[in-house]
Amino acid sequence: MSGMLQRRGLSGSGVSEILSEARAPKGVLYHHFPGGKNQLAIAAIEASVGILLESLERRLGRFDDPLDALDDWIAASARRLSTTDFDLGCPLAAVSLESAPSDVDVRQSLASAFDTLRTRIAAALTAGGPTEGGPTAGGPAAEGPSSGGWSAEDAEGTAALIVAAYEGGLMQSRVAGSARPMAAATTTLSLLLRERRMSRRNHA
Amino acid sequence: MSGMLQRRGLSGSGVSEILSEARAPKGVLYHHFPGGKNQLAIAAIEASVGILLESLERRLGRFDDPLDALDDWIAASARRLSTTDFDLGCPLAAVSLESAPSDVDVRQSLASAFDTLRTRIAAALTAGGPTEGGPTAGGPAAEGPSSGGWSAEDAEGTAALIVAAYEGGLMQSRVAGSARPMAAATTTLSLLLRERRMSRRNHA
DNA sequence: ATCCGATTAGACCGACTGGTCTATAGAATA
DNA sequence: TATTCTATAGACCAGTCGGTCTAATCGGAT
Repeated sequence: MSGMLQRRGLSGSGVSEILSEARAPKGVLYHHFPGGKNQLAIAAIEASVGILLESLERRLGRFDDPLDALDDWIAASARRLSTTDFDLGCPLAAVSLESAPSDVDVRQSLASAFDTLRTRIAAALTAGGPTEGGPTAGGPAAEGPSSGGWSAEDAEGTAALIVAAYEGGLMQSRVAGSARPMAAATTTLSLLLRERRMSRRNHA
Repeated sequence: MSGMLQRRGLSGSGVSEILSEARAPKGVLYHHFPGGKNQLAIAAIEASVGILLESLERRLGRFDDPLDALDDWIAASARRLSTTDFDLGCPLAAVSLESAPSDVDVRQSLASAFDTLRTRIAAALTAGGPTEGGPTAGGPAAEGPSSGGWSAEDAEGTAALIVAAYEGGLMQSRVAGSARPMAAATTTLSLLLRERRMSRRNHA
């Protein structure tokens, strides 16, 4: 039932439209989601972040290098955008930008969705790597790599950057009707991250 | 008249709302913009990209290093977001994500808006630098720095990444109600770009 | 078979949407 | 000052919005 909610934004696709697409009458919705549209949006957000996380997790298991996993993860979204005539972007992004500061619970849900994503990515960066590093001991004080090549604070920033590049790239490609902007942004990011890791390895 | 249009999205803020905020009656709008809401949106997009470009241009003139200019440019947007209680994001982003593929002219306008931004940034990257390089002669064939430390193709990717990080970071901070995600993403990006430039300079 | 609570179905509602229309105010020309 | 053409003003419209309400239907317990 909540599958097609992840397609586009909140105010963009009206309740009636969503319902008709789901072949469900109004009554059902307001029985299961007494909170109305906002509660529905929150459910959709949580479902979306669940799917996003699961697909990321799968790739983290499949690849040795978390950067490879992230590349593949992002590439999959880009592919999905292309194959749907540049219609299906990120459901989180769509709802995010049409949310008002007064929609406290929706924003709360979005904030924790992004936080979950960033946290998972950061964990993957600090923990993993193409060749396993030493034990993780020190706090986020030093700048040196703790295990996977990223200190805790570096990983936080990098994770935020990855999510931002993902969302921002998707957005540019969506309106451009071309995969190019997103590909340019994300491959450049991937390259930068790999270059840095290599240079850190050589120096430290 | 178009000043307040740049605030938020298209469907998010209705025509009547916009008009009442502008203290203008319906007639005025449909006299000046016979195309209705979409034409208004396009005008707002063009005005927005104009403002964005101008503020970037100002900073490119003020700073020697384009990376410094970009940092300051992005920081200004982050400040604007914070000082408006996380209400004012990027007008381009808001309209972008609620645009359907069928809104051809709106998307066209958005696409060229982002393209203009990316092109200007790429130009700044290839042309400028903290210490002026040699003359710009070679095509985008070689990978080596042409003048500012970026080849043409590198600059394209980097520009797309910068715009993506800007938009994606702004989005995350907006819903989080905190400047932190955007700051983390953009400072990490800035660091990465500076590191790479340095290492390129040392190697080449 | 009968009942009963939970779920489904969709008609219905007021509010508001984007957009059109006529009437008026204002500036420019004569 | 009279005239004309443009820009302003806002009433008005059909359509749609998100949301509520009652009638029908379903499955399980008796």
